[in-house]
Amino acid sequence: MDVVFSSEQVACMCEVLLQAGSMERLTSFLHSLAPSAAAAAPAAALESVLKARAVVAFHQGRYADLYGLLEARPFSPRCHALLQQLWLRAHYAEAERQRGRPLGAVGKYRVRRKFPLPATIWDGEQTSYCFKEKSRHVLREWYHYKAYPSTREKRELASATGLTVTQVSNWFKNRRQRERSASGPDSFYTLCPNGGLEGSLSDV
DNA sequence: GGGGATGATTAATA
DNA sequence: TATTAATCATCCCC
Repeated sequence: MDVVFSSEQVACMCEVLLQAGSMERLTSFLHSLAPSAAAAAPAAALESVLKARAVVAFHQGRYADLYGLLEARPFSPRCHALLQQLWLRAHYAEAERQRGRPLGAVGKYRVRRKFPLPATIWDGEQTSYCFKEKSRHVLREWYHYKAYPSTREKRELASATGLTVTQVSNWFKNRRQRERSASGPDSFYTLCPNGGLEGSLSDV
């Protein structure tokens, strides 16, 4: 006789099998579900099923299905990291198959540029290099105010920017290093009288 | 905890 | 696609 699961139980099974990495069991479990069963489930439960379907599609190399699943509806931020990995790894795999050789760092970078993450698995925040533009703005403003923040200030900056204290320290260190190498003995700034650089350095 | 050198990645441009 | 510049990370030294 058939076993009937509630949508929460189905979601829970998906999560457990995903955690365990048992692809075969996950595949057959998903296969056993009626195609429409998940549709009526609460959003949170539906998300677990869709995530599981995406992982299975990836492992089976059904990349078109994977892309369709990822683009079909927005996912909550807690699964973004995993789904982004699937998106990128699938595109890398396709590019490698097409080229017949593994991609290097630059090749992967080009793939990322060519196939940007869909808004459904991304928070939409603009990033530049690794940091978000908003964080970089906060750090730049602070640097104008003070190039050597204290430990406590670094902690505050870290929580304000969502970065780690080490990243904040590295950022200031790199910024100072660039500033020094850019401003040789004949630099514009050393020649500039009264240090009137650029507008008000205001607040913070 | 900072400086200097340098590696790795990202971004722009030829 | 290759090259170059910008950015972030890491190592070593002080």
